[in-house]
Amino acid sequence: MPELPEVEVVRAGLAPAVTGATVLGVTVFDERALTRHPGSALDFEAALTGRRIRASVRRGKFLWLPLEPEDPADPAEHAVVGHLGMSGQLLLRTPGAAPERHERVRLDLAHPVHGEVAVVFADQRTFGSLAIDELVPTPDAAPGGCGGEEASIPRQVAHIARDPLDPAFSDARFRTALVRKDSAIKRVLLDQTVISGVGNIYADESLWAARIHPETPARALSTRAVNRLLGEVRHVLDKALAEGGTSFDAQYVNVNGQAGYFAHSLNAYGRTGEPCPRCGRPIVRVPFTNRSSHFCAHCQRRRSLG
DNA sequence: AAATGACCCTGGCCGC
DNA sequence: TGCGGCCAGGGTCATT
Repeated sequence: MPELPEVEVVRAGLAPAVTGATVLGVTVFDERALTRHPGSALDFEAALTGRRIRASVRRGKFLWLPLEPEDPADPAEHAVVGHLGMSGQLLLRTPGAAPERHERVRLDLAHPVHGEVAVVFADQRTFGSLAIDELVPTPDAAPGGCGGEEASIPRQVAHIARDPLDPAFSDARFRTALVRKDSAIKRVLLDQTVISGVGNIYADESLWAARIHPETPARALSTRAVNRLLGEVRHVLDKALAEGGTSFDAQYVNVNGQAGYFAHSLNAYGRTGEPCPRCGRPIVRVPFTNRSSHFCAHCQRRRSLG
């Protein structure tokens, strides 16, 4: 569910509450939320309790909270890594607040200025997860993601490409990668090792805006078309972020439980049978990798190689 | 070696 | 009202 704009709303919402805060206690209600954590739930609780959080950082759809070193002599640094999967939420609640529906993990924090707060990880479908992972240097020495200055990234996120809103994202490298891909452009947009942060909603929206058929072979796109697509990807992500993200139901909400408004601005995604805002012909829905693509078959002409 | 598909899980909605 | 089938914002892993 949550794609870059939704995760960024959550990251930015967490930042003032968790930066500089100390973990007073950790409660794991469901170990399935820790599938990406290398140790046990007990280990997770023990490793986190008493630690101080330095920041709230995001790359693509992953976010992490770097921790102050426990032992200044130990060079290894760690972070709490979070991924919301399809239905994960990170909520800020008052201490002792009643359990949320589908609450999986709770962190009780003490902030030097704002006092105590509970960070609740709730997740209906349990595809999301929290973990403690080691931070490793970024190969390009640029900051690991949005919200942090450090040139480091959790080991389990290192294979994720930079996202298109990251100043260190390379348009040229993206174009080079496309030429070498023997896949449809939509598949490549969803490949987080090529470009991160784009999911099914914003892939469909970007392709609609750029008038590109989702099944166009990636290497059939001209440099000009790729540039146009990247521009539309950035535009739709920026616009969605400004509107607080896309909420279809109660699943995606910000840290205060509020929905975003971008669902009203969708042109293609989820609008099967409704008129294309550009030409009036119906938006079609086509099965795609256990999901769906939504597009205008008139505005987004299928092209082939050559 | 890269590119697909199955799978993890819960719940809402639709048609019968 | 009940129940089966289908669908949903994602990532990983096995298989070709």
